[in-house]
Formats: sequence, structure tokens, C-alpha cells
Amino acid sequence: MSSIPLELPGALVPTPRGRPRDRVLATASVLFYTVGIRAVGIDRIIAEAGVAKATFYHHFPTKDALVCAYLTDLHDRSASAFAALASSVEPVDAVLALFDALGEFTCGPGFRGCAFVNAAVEYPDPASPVRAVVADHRRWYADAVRDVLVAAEHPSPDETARMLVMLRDGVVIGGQVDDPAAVKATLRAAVTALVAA
Amino acid sequence: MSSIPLELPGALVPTPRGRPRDRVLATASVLFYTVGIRAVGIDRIIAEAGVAKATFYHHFPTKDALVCAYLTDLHDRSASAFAALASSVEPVDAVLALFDALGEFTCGPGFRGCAFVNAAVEYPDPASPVRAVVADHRRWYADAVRDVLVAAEHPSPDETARMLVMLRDGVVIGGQVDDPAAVKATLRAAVTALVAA
DNA sequence: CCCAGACTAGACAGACCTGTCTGGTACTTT
DNA sequence: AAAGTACCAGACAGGTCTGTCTAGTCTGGG
Repeated sequence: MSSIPLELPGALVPTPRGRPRDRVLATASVLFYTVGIRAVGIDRIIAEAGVAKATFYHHFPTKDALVCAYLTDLHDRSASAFAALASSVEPVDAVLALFDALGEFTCGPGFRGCAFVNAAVEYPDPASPVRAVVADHRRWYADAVRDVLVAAEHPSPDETARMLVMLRDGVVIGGQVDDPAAVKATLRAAVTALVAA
Repeated sequence: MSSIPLELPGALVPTPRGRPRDRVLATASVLFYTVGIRAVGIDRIIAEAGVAKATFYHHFPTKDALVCAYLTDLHDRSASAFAALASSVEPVDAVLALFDALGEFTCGPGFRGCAFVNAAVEYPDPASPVRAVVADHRRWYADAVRDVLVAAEHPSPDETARMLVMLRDGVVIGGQVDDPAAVKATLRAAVTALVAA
């Protein structure tokens, strides 16, 4: 999920400087997103963050806790970006603006899909704490899209929001696995079709 | 991808009996899909398949080769199921029938999303052989949906097919991460909206 | 000054990973 | 009968994983 820009850690957390905990989180965010969560070990994270292992385990009790912190941090920044973009345009234009931004985002350098979906794939157990963070994020996103439609006085905001969430997921997967430019080209027609329905 | 039933190995390959190579492939298919590819080691696969390690490496040179075989096998069965379903109804009804089946599929027991998308998430490098199998499958699926629309004499089969692929990806993700029943309920409205557009 | 807490470096345990290799059994084909 | 092949069991190598632990350094507040 996370819908809009600010989902890509690499583009947002380029500073590996600061306090050790922040360095770990920033380094882990980039590595988890670009390489995968299971594919990155603690040793690599602490080496690239320039932090001792004991310091890492002082701030994060387990690797899974770091994964949760990574996703929670990303959610906070995504929600801020969403709110900023949605409030910067007229309510009627907000949906199109948000999905235009999504199309640009998927075509950006280093795009590797939705960090939350990817995390869910790597954590198949729905009872996992990581999945709880993912579920929270997805609930927020669905509600946020619905609120935008309500503000635009759309006649059926609930069902349309659910369809737009589906579309967003499809765009993110297509941009990750297929050709992002082709996905972006198809996106606008699909949005207008669903909003008009 | 893989659109329709027959993507879930567990429901299709319940027989761990047969020749050793088939036992390995059947066991690996279930484990890869339900637990994840990186999360399952060779030792577990050969133990559950009842096969010696040397026999495994006699049939599959590496684990990645087994992953490719798993996806290729799944693609073959998915394509057969797709063709069977598409040819069993009138061309005009084929799209709805296919997406109805998809909705049922996502609500089925043990549904864990699209095996090809999940594999792509676990193999971030687009140059990986696994990603090549995934890309082939996705090309096939997009073409197959387009062909169905052409047979139904849809006025814009190409763009509509691209939108329907997006929708399919969204449905699969939603069914995997959110509530499958809710996704299924939204699906039909989205299909009709996109096909009518 | 003193001391608590954050930090560093790095060894260590115990488990797991992929892939190789040895040695032996059983079946099938020539 | 002989040979080749498919299969079995399991040790082994070399590496990686998470997480713990020891031991020592640095810094800021009282």
C-alpha cells in the first residue's frame, strides 16, 4: 500500500548519518525494500549503518521488530505525503491527482513495488506482527481514499474506494513486474472508468 | 498471474506418490506456495518428498532450477485451465466467467496470492531466470485476456485487456492481504465498469 | 569526580543453508 | 552375467543466519 510517493525509502532516507538507531532504520529501509527482507541479514545492516551488533540489539529486540519499525515509519511518511497532496488540490480533482502521482511513482527509479505488499509476501502467517502493521496500513489507505471521494461528493464512495484500492494494487504489481510506462499509460483510463461507474 | 484456479498447487498436486522427480516437484510446489521460496530449504523438501539428496540434485542442478520448474509446471496447468474455461462458454460471457472463477478462487482455502507475483517479490533481480518465467507467464496471460475480448468482438480489446490485467492483480493482492470475501464482492462491479468503458 | 548508559569491536553458540561426495542397493537392459 | 542407471542414506564442507555475551571506550549529568 502506501499509495503514493514516499513509499520508496531509498528516495527519502538518503542520510546514513545521525544517531545509531536512525542510521540502522535508514539503512535497513533501503536494503529491505531493494533487496528483500529475508535476503538481508543483521550483519549487513549493522555493517552498512556503521553500528555495533550490541547497539542494534539494544534498540531493536529482534529482527522482526526492526521490520515492524521499518514499515511503521514508512506508513507515517506515506500518510503525511498523502494528506499533503490531497489537500493541495480541489476535492473533485484529488482522486485523479493521487493516481497521477502514483503513475509517476511507479515509473520512478528504483521502484520495486509496494513495501507493505512485499512484506506480506515474505511473512505468509497472517498472525505475524508484521502482517498487523501491513493490515493497519491498508485499512488507513482504503479509508483515506474513501474520504477523498466523500469530500468530492461522489455518489458511491464506499464501493468506488474499494475498486480504486484494487486498481492501485494492480498498478503497483504491474509497475513492479511488467513495464511501468505501459502501466502508467493504462492507469488514467481505468481510474476514470471506475470513478464514472 | 495465472488468473484462474489451478494456480494453487496444494489443491492440484495432493499426490506425493509417483516417481521421485514428481514427488519433489509436488512437494516443493506446495511448500513454496504456502511457506515461501526462501523460507523452504532443500532438506525439508527432500524429507517431505521422501527422496535422497543425491537424487534431488540428479534431477535439478540447483534450487533455482527447481523454482523455475515449479513455476513452469504451474503455468502449464494454469494455461490449460484457462483455455478449458474460456472455451466452455460463449465468447461474450467468457470475461465474466473467468473473473467469477477468479473471485471464487481467491476465496478458496489456502489461497495465498499469485505464485508468480510472490516469486517475483522474492527474486528482485529482473535478470534472474525465475523472473524470466514470471515474465513469460504474464505475457501469456495478457495475450489470453486480449484474445477473449477479440473473440467477443470488444471494440477496444487491447486497452481493456491491460485494464483487466491490472484488476486481476489487484484482486489477487486484495485476496491475499485483505478479506477475500470483500474483494470478491467488489470484483464484478469493477469488471463490468472496465469492460463497458 | 563519578558513574550510568550508550556505544564499539568482535568472539561465540547453535542452527540452518546449498551443494558435493562416498558407498551401497535394486532394477533393467543388453 | 554384466553393466549401466536410478535410487537410497547420510556425512561433509563452507558459508550464513539470529541472537548472546564479554570486555572495553566514550560522554554527559549530578
